[in-house]
Amino acid sequence: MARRISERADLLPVLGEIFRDYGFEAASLSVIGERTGLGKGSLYHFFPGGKEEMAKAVLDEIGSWFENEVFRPLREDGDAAAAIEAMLVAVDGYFRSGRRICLVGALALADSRERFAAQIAGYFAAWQDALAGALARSGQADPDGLAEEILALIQGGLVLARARDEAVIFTRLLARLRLRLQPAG
Amino acid sequence: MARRISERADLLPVLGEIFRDYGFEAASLSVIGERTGLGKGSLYHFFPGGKEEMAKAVLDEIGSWFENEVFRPLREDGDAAAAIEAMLVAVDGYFRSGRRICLVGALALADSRERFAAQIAGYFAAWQDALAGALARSGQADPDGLAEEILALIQGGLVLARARDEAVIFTRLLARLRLRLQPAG
DNA sequence: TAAAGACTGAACCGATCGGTACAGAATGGA
DNA sequence: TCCATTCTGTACCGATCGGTTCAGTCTTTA
Repeated sequence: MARRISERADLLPVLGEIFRDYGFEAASLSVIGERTGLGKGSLYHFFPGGKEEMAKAVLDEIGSWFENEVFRPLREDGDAAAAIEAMLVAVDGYFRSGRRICLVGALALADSRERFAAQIAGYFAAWQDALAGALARSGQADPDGLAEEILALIQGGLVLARARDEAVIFTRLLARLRLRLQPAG
Repeated sequence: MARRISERADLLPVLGEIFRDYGFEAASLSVIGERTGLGKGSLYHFFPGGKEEMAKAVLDEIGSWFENEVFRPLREDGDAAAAIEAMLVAVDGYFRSGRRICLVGALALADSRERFAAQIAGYFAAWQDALAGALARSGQADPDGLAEEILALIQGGLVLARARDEAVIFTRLLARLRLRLQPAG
């Protein structure tokens, strides 16, 4: 054996930002090489499946992060309202208060969506299920509908913030959401 | 002179669907040629600026459609609540009840966003302004915040519907929105 | 009907695409 | 120390990219 035990894992955050910046199609191997500092040889050593394997690995990592930091806490017993507030904090942090887009949502709108359809659908389904459970425990009426609405607000907020180049739009939407959740939470 | 007076205008809807399906980068001139039935020579005759001019023309057409069918009715005096309801009907129709994505929103998330930044930002700003005015006239509190929220719901609903391949998500979100607007409208 | 201008198809351009091949450098275990 | 293995840089592949060029066809107007 030689060299690193897990340099591949270290690449995933960089790859994620590249796909966020360029999208899947426009993220060329040359720009990936530049920003990772790796030649094609190294990239294909770590990801024999090429760009598609890179994107899938990134989506897996994102899914794991949300599972650990967002979904599972929502599912745990305990103060449901506090768990939902923790979710909002985590989401605000992850999306850099509106300055960072959701790669999963962006891929869902792109033509490459079919390649990653299962991962994309699974991400949102898991999120909505976990959130609906917490909303139900916190006494909200129509938890499924409300969870769907909250996810749409978050995704739409990221679109609007990026479209108008005003990150504060995302923060404002989260603030309004907190107010709506307050009375019943 | 010869030939058509406005074949170029007839191309715009087709080009719009192509950009929806593929995104800007992945919409190659060859696929544009296939689906329009035109060779590169014809395409560059109508759009000397190439793909970028095509996309800008499509965005202009979308902007005009929304201006006439959505924004202006919202601004007109009269029954504000009815105008808002008319907007929801128009939006549901335009986006095919969730089966069609918003090209403006999709471009906002893509790497080509800077090329169309002005048109993208202008589209959402005009929409939000017109909607906030109608909401104010209908007696809603915080019309600006609510308008922002409604736009986010629409955009996020399109993302979710596409991501989970369930158009009904979009319809459900619009239905919930109608309920929320009812009491004060 | 003839000239003018709108329109078209095909060949072509250099650049870049994703991906492959492989020799050799770097590294750790024996 | 030496070998097995991991890792890397470079050169290269065919295909396709967006864009250009232009001879020639079509249609309208005069």
